[in-house]
Amino acid sequence: MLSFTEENYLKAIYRLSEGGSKAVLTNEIAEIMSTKAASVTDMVKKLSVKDMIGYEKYYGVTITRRGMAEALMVIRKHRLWETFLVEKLNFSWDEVHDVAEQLEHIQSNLLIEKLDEFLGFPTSDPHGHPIPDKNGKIQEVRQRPLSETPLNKKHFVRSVTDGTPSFLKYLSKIGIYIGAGVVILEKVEFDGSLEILIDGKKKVFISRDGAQNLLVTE
Amino acid sequence: MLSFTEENYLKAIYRLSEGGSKAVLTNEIAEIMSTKAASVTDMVKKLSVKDMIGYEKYYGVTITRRGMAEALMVIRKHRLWETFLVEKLNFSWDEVHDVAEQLEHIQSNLLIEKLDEFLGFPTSDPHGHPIPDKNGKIQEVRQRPLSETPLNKKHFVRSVTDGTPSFLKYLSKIGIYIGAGVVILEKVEFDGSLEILIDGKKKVFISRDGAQNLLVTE
DNA sequence: ATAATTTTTTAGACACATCTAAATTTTTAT
DNA sequence: ATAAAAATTTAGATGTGTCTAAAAAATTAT
Repeated sequence: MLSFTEENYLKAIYRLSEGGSKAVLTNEIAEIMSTKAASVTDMVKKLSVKDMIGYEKYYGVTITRRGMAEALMVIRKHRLWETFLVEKLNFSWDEVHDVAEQLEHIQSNLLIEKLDEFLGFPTSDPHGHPIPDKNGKIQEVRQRPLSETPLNKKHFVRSVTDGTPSFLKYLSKIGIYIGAGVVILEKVEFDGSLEILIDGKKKVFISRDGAQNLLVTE
Repeated sequence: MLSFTEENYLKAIYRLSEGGSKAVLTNEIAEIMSTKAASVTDMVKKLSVKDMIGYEKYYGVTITRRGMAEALMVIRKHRLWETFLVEKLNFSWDEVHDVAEQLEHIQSNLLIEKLDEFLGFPTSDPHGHPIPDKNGKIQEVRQRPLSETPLNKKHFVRSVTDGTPSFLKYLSKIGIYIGAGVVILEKVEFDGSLEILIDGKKKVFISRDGAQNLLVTE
């Protein structure tokens, strides 16, 4: 069984492994774990012994099948708890992260299966991120940045790439939420910002950076 | 802020302090924490520095006002989570303890207040234990002699009317302690003695006099 | 290709929570 | 009152996760 800390490292390594097929570097892990490279080295040795990752000195880290399964379970728990917090306890979606970060480490299969059932077996969390099922399977949806969609074509906000509270607050302030229907009305040449229509009602401007971090589906 | 382990010690010390006004002994703590006396000594020194308990070498431990407030918050969280698990997730009463034992350490005031509201501000948990409110106030439950409780209804040992060493020794010998869960299984016509079940495990007989001096709550 | 820079690892330390074994203090029994 | 027993504390060790400083390896720039 993995410790609280080991689970967090594994989750970070999983995230860094996504997309890129290259090995994950010590410094990258240190960065997103807010710790020092020396500490990362110590930890990856441990995770390597436990067969959660492959580790080669001075080269980097690759996640194993077992490690990936573990990471997916932690992510499943995190996203189910976020869903619970927002849908049942009326948290706003920028308040949930820190709490879910703790709840994801509660050890009980029974708990998580019953929670899943209580929530009606959701497939995505309040941020639009997919929730792995109990076998670790993720239902993939084709998401792309709002900035890459054509004008006047309606899309639905599914998730964000940058989940920082400040970005979430910004979205909330301009009236964007997961599930919102958005249409690009006009691209501003000058700074790349977009004028968009939310739910056919509200016209707002979103910066180029904002539109790049907002993932939508058709 | 207290660590996971410190909170557990404090909770144990609070439980042992209830009823008796005497200091809590190192060995008593070691017993219910399933650890060694030496470890307890180390921990009580730490809790003493943090002003959670008073500690005097070779004498014992008394809980401070601050310590009591902390312990009550942990108990509040534990009982709210147990209520959630049973009422919302359909756990059975004997499945909840280990999970609640973990959930009680989640740090978030917002979470616990919202959970409280979600559950409709319950005043007692599924086992009938009172839930402290957000100020740590417990709605007092009536204590009565075990002899006056109905058959097959679980009660908890709170205190004794006759505190003589011989009575306490007798209780200790048959396996009764403050906090124990007791159920009357049968009343013996002949001499008024009772067959009781302690903590769902141990069946013993207690005399009529004994049952009259043992105060319990629901 | 060699020097400078960056990244990564090792070495040694610390705080936490635990343990065993030995020493000390308190309690109990004769 | 003194010896034996029990309870408690201290001393010293272990495992986890962290850190800083220094050494080693890899990358880059000249």
